[in-house]
Amino acid sequence: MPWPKEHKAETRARIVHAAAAAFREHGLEQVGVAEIMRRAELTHGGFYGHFASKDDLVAAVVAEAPAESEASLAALRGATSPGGALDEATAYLSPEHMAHPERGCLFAALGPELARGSRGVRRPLAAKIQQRLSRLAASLSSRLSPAVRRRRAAGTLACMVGGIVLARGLDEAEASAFLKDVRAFVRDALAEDD
Amino acid sequence: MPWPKEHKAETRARIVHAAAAAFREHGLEQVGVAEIMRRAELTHGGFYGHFASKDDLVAAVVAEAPAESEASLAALRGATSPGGALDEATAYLSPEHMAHPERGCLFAALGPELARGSRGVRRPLAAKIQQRLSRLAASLSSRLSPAVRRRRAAGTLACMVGGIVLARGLDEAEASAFLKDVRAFVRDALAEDD
DNA sequence: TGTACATCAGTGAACGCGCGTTCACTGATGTAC
DNA sequence: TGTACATCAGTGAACGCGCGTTCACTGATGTAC
Repeated sequence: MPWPKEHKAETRARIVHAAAAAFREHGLEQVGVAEIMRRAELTHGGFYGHFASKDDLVAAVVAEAPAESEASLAALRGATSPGGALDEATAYLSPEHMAHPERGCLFAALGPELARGSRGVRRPLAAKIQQRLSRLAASLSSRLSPAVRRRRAAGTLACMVGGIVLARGLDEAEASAFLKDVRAFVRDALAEDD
Repeated sequence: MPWPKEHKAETRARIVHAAAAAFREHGLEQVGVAEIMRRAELTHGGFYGHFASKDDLVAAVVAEAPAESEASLAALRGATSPGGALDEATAYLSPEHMAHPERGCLFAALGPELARGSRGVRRPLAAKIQQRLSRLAASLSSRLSPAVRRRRAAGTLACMVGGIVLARGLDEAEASAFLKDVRAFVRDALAEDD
């Protein structure tokens, strides 16, 4: 092998990382292959040595970006270990997350676009959403029944994603009041009978 | 005036209607001016007699489509007068709405794309979201304080939008179980202390 | 240890296509006489 | 009442541009001798 073992995998990871940020900031269609490669400090021709198509890259972003954004949201929470569902929702529904789609949640930044995508994109998308639901459910009190935990995880994740999507559509002042209301709503919903 | 008074306004409305459906089904960037005009049974050249640009049309869609989709969701509820917030959320979080973005909620279908749009798009977007929040708050029990109503409207709308966005990213079987959970979550959250 | 070689990651020019937009034109209509 | 005209909504060919993708090539590297 004429190149260091890990070289190609590292370059690929750099492309996925650059694409994940650019897509979340500007949308899938607004960011071209050339722009992504420029951000990864490469030239556009090399792209097809790593991916079969732009769609193939989008599928890779869906499979790999959520881990990054969860780490970024955990940092915002100031935590290294997974926190409770309420802590997660509170950090997620923050003005910081609203203002920074490029390092935030993929579903809130690109959900509808990804849902309209090819099977290759939808398959990892469904898997990542289910994974997120399972983890949220697991972070709820073990005194609750599995059915209640599943229900609360579903409702909480819906509030999180919808809260950020809507906040990004509002003016800044309106948005922070709105986010505060959604945080309080989730707090109340998770507190009852607990 | 060589043409009937209402003629041009009617044609314009036909274009906005066709665009609203096509955009919600396939996304803003996936639908061209030519395709929209074809759906409105016109040729693409005539477009610029009605709109200054494609962006201008998107702004018109944001200003005018929500009224249509609210009517369509009210029909799903089987109601002519505005129902309670819980009835609205229940109809919104239905498999039918999930399966039909083209006649459903604009925010759930295009929220992130619109939020990334020009000022001309964002201005009506923020106004329509606030309008939706006000109406939801108004449909809650008058025994609740205005602050609580605002909070519950915010949380409920977040659940609605996030619920549909996420459901559209799941497989069909997973999605209907997920929507059922979100409906139950909203029911519980709106029921307490009421 | 030093050198020639094979490998393959990355380069950059070029392609074909579809898009948003423009514009000279057509023809259906209400109005003036 | 009938006809010539002015208006303007809609037509369709054409434009320039940026995109995803291809491909012949370059050159940095590990290996064989």
